[in-house]
Amino acid sequence: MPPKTPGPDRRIEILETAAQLFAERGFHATSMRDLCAALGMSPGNLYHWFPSKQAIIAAFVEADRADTAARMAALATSGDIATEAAPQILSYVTGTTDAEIRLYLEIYATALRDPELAPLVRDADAEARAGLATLLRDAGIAEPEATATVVISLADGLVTRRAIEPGRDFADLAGPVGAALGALLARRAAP
Amino acid sequence: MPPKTPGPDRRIEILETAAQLFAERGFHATSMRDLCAALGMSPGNLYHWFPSKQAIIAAFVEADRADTAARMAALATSGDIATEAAPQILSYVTGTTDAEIRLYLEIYATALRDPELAPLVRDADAEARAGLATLLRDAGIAEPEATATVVISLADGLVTRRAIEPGRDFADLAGPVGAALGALLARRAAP
DNA sequence: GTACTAAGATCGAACGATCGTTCTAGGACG
DNA sequence: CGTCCTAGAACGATCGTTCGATCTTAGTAC
Repeated sequence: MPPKTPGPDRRIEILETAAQLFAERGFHATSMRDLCAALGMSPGNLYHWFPSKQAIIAAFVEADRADTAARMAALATSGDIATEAAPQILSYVTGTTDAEIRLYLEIYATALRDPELAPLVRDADAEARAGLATLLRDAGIAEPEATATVVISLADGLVTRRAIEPGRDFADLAGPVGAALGALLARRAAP
Repeated sequence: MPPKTPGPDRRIEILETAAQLFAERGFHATSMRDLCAALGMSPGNLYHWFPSKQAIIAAFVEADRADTAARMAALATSGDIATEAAPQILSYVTGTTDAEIRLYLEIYATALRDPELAPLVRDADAEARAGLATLLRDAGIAEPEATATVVISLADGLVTRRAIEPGRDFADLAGPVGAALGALLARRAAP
C-alpha cells in the first residue's frame, strides 16, 4: 500500500485521529490498536512515527501551549484589555468544540500525573498567566498576577462546565461573567 | 486471619484506602491488585465487598454529592449570603487537602466518561447549583441560576488550579476573588 | 462446657482479554 | 542498492474478574 500522505504530514494525521479518539473515549480507554485501526495503519508503522503513547500526549500539550500563547498575543494587540477581556473569554469558552474540550480535560488529567509530562503542563500554564499578568499590569490594573490567575481559573472552570453540561447554552452566563470580569478589571493599581 | 474490622465497616476501610491510592496514582494506574495489597486483602475478598472497580468510584461520587449538599445546607443557615459566600468559597478551596483535590479531579475525569457514572455526577452538580441558586434568589440577587453557575465554576477553576500548582499560597488571591464574588453578589434582582 | 451447623468472610490460584511495545521481514522508490 | 515506509505476528506483562475451597464466627442443642 502506498503512503497516504508523505513526509511528516503523517504525524499530523496521526495527531488528528488521536485527538478524536482520545476526546471520544479518553486516553486510557483508547489503545494503540484502536488508533491503528482508525488510521488503517499497523502498530509497527505507528511506532515509526511516535516512539510511545506518552509522546502523543506530549505533542498535544505543546500544541495547547502554542495555541494559548497565540491567543494571548492576539489579546495584547486588540485594544483596551478591560473591555476586550470579557468577550474574548466568553468566546473562548463557547467557541471551542465539545471534542476539543474533552481532549483538553483528558490532556490535563493524564499529563498532570505523568512525571515527564507534568512540567510541560505547568510551564504552559505559568506562561499563560505571566502573559496575561503583563497585559493587566500595562493596563494599570491592581494585583496583576493574582488577577490574571483568578481570570484564568474562571475560564478553566467555565470550560470544565462544558464537559459537565455538554448541551448547555452559555449565553445566559454573559451577565454574571461580565460583572465578575468587570469588577476584576476595574480595580486600579495604586499609582 | 480474623477479620480486622467486622461488618460493613470493611467497606469504609476499602473506600478510604482506595481514595488514598486513586489520589496518589490515579484511577487507571491503580489496579485492583494494588488496592488488595494496600489493604492486606485478597482479590476474592475485595470483590465480596464491591462488585466492581466502577462501583468504588460510584461510592465516591455519592459521597461527594452528600458532602456538597451538607456544605450548601450549612451555607443556608450561616446568615448573610453576600458576606459569607466569598470566605466560604476561599476556605473551601484552601481547606481541602491536596489528596482530596486530586481524588476529586480523578472522580470527575473518570466518571464523566462512564455512561453509568456520568448521570450521577451531573445530578450532583445540578443539585449543588440549584441549592446555591435558591440561596441567591432568597437573598434578592439578580439572575440567581446563572450567578450560581458562575460562582461554582469559579470555585471549580480555583480547585483545579491547586492541582496544577500544588504548593501555591492562595491567600494572595483573596483580593481578586473577593472583588469578583462581591460584584456577583451585589447585583440586585429587579423588584 | 461441648459438639454441631449454617452463613458470612477470606483466600489465592486461575481465566481470558488486552495492554504498550518490539522485532523481523518485505515493498516502494530514488 | 540503500533508505524510508509499512506490515503483522509475537512478546511479556498486567488488567479486572471469577471460582471453588477454606476459615471464622454466632447461634443452638445437648
